[in-house]
Amino acid sequence: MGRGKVELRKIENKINRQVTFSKRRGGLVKKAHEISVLCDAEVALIVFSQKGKIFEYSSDSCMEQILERYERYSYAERRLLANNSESPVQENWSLEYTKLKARIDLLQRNHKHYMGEDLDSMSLKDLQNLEQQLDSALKLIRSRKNQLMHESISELQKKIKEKDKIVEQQGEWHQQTNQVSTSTSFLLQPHQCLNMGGNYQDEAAEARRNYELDLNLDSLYPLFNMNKHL
Amino acid sequence: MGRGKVELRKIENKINRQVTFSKRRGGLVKKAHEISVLCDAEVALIVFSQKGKIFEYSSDSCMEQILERYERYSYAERRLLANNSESPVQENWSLEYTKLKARIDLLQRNHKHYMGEDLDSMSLKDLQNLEQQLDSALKLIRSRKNQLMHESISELQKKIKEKDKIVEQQGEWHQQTNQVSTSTSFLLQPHQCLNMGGNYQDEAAEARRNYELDLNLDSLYPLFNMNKHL
DNA sequence: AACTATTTATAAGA
DNA sequence: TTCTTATAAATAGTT
Repeated sequence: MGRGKVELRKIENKINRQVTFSKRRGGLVKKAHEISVLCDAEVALIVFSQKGKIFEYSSDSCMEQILERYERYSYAERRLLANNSESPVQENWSLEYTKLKARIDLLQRNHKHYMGEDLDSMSLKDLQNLEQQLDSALKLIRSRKNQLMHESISELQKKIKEKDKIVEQQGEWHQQTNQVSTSTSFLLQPHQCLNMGGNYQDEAAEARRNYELDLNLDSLYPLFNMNKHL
Repeated sequence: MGRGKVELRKIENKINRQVTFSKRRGGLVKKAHEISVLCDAEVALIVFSQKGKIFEYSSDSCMEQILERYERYSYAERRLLANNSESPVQENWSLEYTKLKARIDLLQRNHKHYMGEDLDSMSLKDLQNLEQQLDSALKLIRSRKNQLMHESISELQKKIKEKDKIVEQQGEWHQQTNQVSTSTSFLLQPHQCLNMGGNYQDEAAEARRNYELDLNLDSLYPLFNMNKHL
């Protein structure tokens, strides 16, 4: 790709080689990145220049993770090669290490399912279990969220009432020359908009209730931002 | 480079992605080889496909050598942190071991949140993010579940129709001495009870719809158990 | 560091 | 998968 076709052998001119190295290194990294994004692949690229300078690229997960994953793949054969040379202590370490690796793999695979990814490998029964688990987790999370919001609202209302009091006092000082409206009545009382959870007989009704509850709470968000300025 | 310009983001079409992966992988390895020869560089390239298949390239010296060289460079700084009490070999293992342990801890803590546990440590914002994540995961899971069920139902209906045909033939042989009811009309048609997903304007409506959809599907479960006995 | 004539890679289609 | 081909992208040599 360029003004002339280039033979596949070491570029003898030193300057030229350095320039080509720099250009092609950039191109290589770019292509490595592209394939990782386009094809959702994990890529690790390590380049040592002739002078020993190191360059590296790794997609999303860090280089170490990819290399570890690589090691796991080539682990079997390397263990065969290094069979008797290792001490018992090292073997134990290596065993523990492998076990931990396996555990991480499991956790990661599991987590993907909790993100709704990699579902193709799951059976109908697995999917149902997962759905139920997520559904109840979601209820807990919403309940906790609502609790936090409830606390925030109460806090807010307390502050506003304090303000009311101060303004009232000022009003008295000014002998009612100005009428200042600082009522808090426009705020919903917590028990009016928040449901702190409970056991419903009708699951569908609960689902709707939860959902509508969230819409109500979302509409209250401006109140929380106000909090910072009070 | 090709018939059309391509955006730098994951190719959604699976077949397309696989083809592109295969092509670009070849190109990447070729370029890695070229730079290694032209510029006398040492190159290591590791690629994991989305499905976890591994591909590697390494110039002249073998992969292990290059990775060792890499480790020497990147571990230099970490070695400074390690104390001198342990033997160098064990030090590495112990370091790796500790790192893995930390990673497992992180994954487990994270997973607890996805189970709706340990929510006290989370902020309102964290909770909202988590809620949103779980909500969309749940949608994906339900969509996949519905797809599987849809396939199962179709399969079932096909089988039942076959049975009908056989029984009909038997009825002819017996010259209508017995009236056997084997109609499949009590079964819902897939399109009557399953919604395969889509974009709704009204999120609340979608939530209710999803929920009621599930109730409908749950009532069809006995049909799937029948499947084994047919 | 730019520029650009060419070569090379590859997306889409068969 | 593999081949073809139009087009995008990379880059060799030049300024």
